[in-house]
Amino acid sequence: MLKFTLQILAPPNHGCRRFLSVIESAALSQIQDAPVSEYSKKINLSSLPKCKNISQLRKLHCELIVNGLISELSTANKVLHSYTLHRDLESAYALFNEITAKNSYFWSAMIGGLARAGEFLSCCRVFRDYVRSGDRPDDYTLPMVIKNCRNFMDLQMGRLLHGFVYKCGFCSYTFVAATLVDMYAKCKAIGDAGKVFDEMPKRDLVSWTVMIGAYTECGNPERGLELFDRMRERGTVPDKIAMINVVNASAKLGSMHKARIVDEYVKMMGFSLDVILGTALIDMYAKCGSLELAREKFDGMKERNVVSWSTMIAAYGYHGEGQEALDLFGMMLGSGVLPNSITFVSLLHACSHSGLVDEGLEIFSLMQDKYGVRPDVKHFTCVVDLFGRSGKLERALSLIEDMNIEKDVGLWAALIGACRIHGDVELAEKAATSLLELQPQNAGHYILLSNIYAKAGRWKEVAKVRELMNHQRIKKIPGWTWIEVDNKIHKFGVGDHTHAWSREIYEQLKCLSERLELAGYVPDTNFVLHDIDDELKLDILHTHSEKLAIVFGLLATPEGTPIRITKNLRVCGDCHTFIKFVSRVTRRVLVVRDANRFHHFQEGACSCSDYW
DNA sequence: CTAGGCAGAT
Repeated sequence: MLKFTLQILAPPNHGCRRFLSVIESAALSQIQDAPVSEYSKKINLSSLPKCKNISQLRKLHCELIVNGLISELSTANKVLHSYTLHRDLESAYALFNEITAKNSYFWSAMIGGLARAGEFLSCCRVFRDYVRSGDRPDDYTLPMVIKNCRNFMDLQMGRLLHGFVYKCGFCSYTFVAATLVDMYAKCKAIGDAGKVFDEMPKRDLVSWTVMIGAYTECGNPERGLELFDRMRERGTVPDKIAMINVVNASAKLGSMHKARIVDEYVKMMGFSLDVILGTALIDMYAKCGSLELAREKFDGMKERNVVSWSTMIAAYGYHGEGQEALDLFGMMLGSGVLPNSITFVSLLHACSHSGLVDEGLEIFSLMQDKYGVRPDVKHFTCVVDLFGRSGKLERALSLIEDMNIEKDVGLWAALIGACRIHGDVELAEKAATSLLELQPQNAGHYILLSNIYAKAGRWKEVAKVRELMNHQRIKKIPGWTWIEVDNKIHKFGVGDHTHAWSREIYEQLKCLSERLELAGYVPDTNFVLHDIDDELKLDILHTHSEKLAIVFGLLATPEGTPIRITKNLRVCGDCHTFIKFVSRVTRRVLVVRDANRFHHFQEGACSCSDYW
């Protein structure tokens, strides 16, 4: 028996040599002498995936080989599945190559295992071999390969698979289509995601859920929430995972009204607040502007993990409550939950957003010395930001020069941001060179550099940057601003005339601008790169989406209530100045959510250190 | 045996 087994294993599969010693010990064990039929009863294969350790699993595998049971495909399949669950891919491959008469279950187990293990290329290769073998992949295998593409955001491979799915007539299969929708969403191809979803003959809860998530992922949470309503109208009852997607959509939208409705709905449905749903709700309230409600959810949770703590810490951070964030970190340590890399990013960001330079540097060293978290580029970015804002530009630069991690866009952007604040043109040029090398198509970088030149009065260079942009046909992406008034979201674009109150808004804006100028506000025309005269420049400046939204807020909300607006692109310097003056002249409180950072304006002052 | 769930930088 032993000899026979060794012969089976003899073909050149590198994983097999490993088994030899184990096989020998298995062969020597008492079980080996028992008759096959009796032995097979002794092995409870359903417990296979639960095998505690890999050596136990290997031993079992060997016993199966020794007793000639491994050629049974369903048995081999279970062993293969277990190997992939234990991430022992070498053994999995060895077994996989051993079995020549593979069925679709067997192929699926290998493909699914590789996808789960994050082996993108291997997974694709095995799938290719599956197709080449002449067998037709079924509706069980396809979701796994498609998910593999999702995990690696490989849109090209994903489209290829979609074509295959189409040719095989699997598009109408709910599992296959749902995975395609999810894959397209993660690759930011919302058009394709929607097309697949629309063409589904039958939609179950998961299909609706992935489509809601798809809209959120691709920057249209409002549509995701609409879809949720449509789903319920059609009689599909959401579960907890669906609700988590809805909560996320609501967080991204930033509407407090929606946030409350969603929260009420979760309560009404009686979903228990587990760590994930609870954390999602904390995040939602924080991003909709209420630290208090976020904290209430946080305090009400029975169990908190590192994500829950990090979420709450980050929330204090982007609301400009750096000290609160640090205090909460202390509580987290006290509760015995260990911080991870993301916790420290949140903490460092909280410090730079609140101007806590020394505290931030302390966290940065504590992170490495006490918690063994290796700083990645994002941690460095926060520290560059910390140095940069406090005017320590040389230290920021030397930190960048000394780090031996690949530098990314965000890092250079932090440095150039600091240069802007402190007017360091030379260093800005250096940062911009790296920035434009990495992202030559991003209009924001050119505008940033141009602003710095303009601030220093270097008009020749301003023109050069403009020329460069024209030459490469780079256009500024228009920004949008949202404002919630009377439980409704109003959206404004640059020079927007589509709003019902447009006439009033522009009239009021004109009056207001005059009042602001009397109060000392000087419009900052520098950012306007178009080759146009000053009057037109001023015209464009006055129609910034932020300004339109703010004026609408002034007109439509009673005095005494804060005006809350949300911006999808960074608020520019001119608008920042504008908002400051508005808060002084009108004595209103303005809360601006700017790419998930909150700025409170009151009496002509901004709560945080984000602008000059 | 297959699909959907929480946090971070400019």
